[in-house]
Amino acid sequence: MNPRLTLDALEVIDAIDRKGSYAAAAAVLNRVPSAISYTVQKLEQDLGVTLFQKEGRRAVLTAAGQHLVEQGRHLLGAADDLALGTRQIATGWEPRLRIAIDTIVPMQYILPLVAQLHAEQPTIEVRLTSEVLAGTWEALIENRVDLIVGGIGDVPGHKGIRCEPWRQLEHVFVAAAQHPLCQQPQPISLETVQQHRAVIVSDTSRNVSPLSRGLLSQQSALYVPSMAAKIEAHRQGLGVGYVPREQVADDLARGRLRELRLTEPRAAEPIMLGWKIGNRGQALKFVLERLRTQD
Amino acid sequence: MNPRLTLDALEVIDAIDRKGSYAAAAAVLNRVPSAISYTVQKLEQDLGVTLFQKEGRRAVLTAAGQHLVEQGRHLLGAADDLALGTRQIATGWEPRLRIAIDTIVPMQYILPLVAQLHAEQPTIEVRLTSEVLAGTWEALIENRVDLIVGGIGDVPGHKGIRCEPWRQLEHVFVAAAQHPLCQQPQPISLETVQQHRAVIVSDTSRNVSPLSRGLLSQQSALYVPSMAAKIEAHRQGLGVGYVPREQVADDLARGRLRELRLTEPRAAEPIMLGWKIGNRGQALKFVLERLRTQD
DNA sequence: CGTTTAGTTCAAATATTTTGATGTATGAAT
DNA sequence: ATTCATACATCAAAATATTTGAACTAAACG
Repeated sequence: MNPRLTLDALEVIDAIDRKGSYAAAAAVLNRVPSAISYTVQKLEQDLGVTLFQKEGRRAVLTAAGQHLVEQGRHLLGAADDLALGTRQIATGWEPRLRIAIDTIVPMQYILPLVAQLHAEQPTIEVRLTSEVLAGTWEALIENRVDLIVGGIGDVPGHKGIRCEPWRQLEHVFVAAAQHPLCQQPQPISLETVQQHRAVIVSDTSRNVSPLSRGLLSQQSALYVPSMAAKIEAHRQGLGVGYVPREQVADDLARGRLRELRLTEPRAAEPIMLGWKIGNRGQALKFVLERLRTQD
Repeated sequence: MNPRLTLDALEVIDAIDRKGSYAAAAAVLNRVPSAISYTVQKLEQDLGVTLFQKEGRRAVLTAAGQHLVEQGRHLLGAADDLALGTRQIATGWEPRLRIAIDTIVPMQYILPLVAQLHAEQPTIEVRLTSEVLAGTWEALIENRVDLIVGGIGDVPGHKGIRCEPWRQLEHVFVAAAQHPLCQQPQPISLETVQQHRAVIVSDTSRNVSPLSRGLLSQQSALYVPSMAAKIEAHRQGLGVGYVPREQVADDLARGRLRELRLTEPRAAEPIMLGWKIGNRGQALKFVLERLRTQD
């Protein structure tokens, strides 16, 4: 076999770079360190290029090595996509479905559908991730997911995305039972609300313009990373704000949180399903059909 | 090692598709047919996809297999480019220099420079190809070559190409000694020339608009594939036309071809060197410097 | 019907990769 | 300064992967 680049060697170099050492790369690749050393030396010999230099007892990438690992990641990604696309053509069923779910959507809407999908096609890999606000759209635009559930707000200006309204999600405005806002006569004016700290879930988007919900002009805010964290912050009286009714039903029933009526309550708005138009996968179709028809 | 796509397997599938059979692929890859069979079966197992089906005694690609081979070619090309780019970064000397030479330029202008380049960097692979007229520019635009020598006519509208005049190449108008045009008093008018067949070298471009030289309006023509073929056609009295003086010096000296003076001779024009601006290769620089300064 | 060709199977041979033991060198802790 | 831990290199042995060559079945051709 003529000496050349191999994808396996690229994967080894990639692991060394990510993990910082041959030993750590060996661990994640389930090999012994001398297998890593052998693979690097063989690739250096085949290419006729030095990829690593010793600095003390550690190996550090040369400029050529850095180029190889950076561009090699694209090659590895393309190879994975090629394998994936080939399997998709062969079966009609894509071997992987990645779903981003906005944190306002309870997982129990999704998990039963995943179970049904696995009953139908046991080998499909399903990957669920949580995103917040614009983070869902961004994940779709950047091809990190195949489907988003719970997209909110206007679709970013991007062709090739299909979206449709899925559900109206009801929110309630809450505060802890011992929060001073609970002593106010209801309905409570926005001026009064504005004097108390809001609890806001940080948007997970990195490139799409961040969205936010629930923050009034000039109002102080506490930012938290997730809906679970937000609810907990409310329980502890750290602030006020809107949360999905379903997710605090138990807290409301027990009196831990109080639902407050405002003079200008926020209107319910639909949350969306979104996916790429070009995606013809059977698994996507399967899940979409069931999302549309479920109670 | 986890099962996955390998570049070697893609190369095998590619060879089967190009050559039409396992046996033929085996021949070009210097392997025995059962090694090909083994590689295909292993890839099918690793991907979990059928790539070939039997039709009679031949194997034919499935739809998934066709997708794999077509997209796989891109991957193989990208892997070669990655290896090349890595070597270039490591040495500054690109490992390969591809030069397209218009057929009006004698090879002896180029070959001594190649010898000097190989003296300086023995491992560099030099690839010389002949193109005609717009074919040289097209080869450069399409990244099939790194340097063109003998580009003629206006540079096609393309950014990123650097060109500079190299030489004035003198042409002479010739006919075979026994051609009837040689009986005419000189200088010969264009009307008289027009009554005789021209010999034209076909342009090698496929996408750039074809150029042509030497054909008068309403004049009949014989098209030939190369300058050598054109000169031979002239020797055999099949037509008249311009040829580079250097390439027919011997024919003129021996009286086999006659130089004819016209009332409106074609002006000498510069022939060009051309290359991509972004090309920073040391080998390209080496050759360009010597082309500029040679006699 | 005989011959040629394509691909498959399989045991043996060859090549490649991995492991495990041992080594050198470097950095951290005492 | 010494000891210990860690990183990578070396190398023989073992394991795995790939290739070869012989023999086979099946299909196409003359």
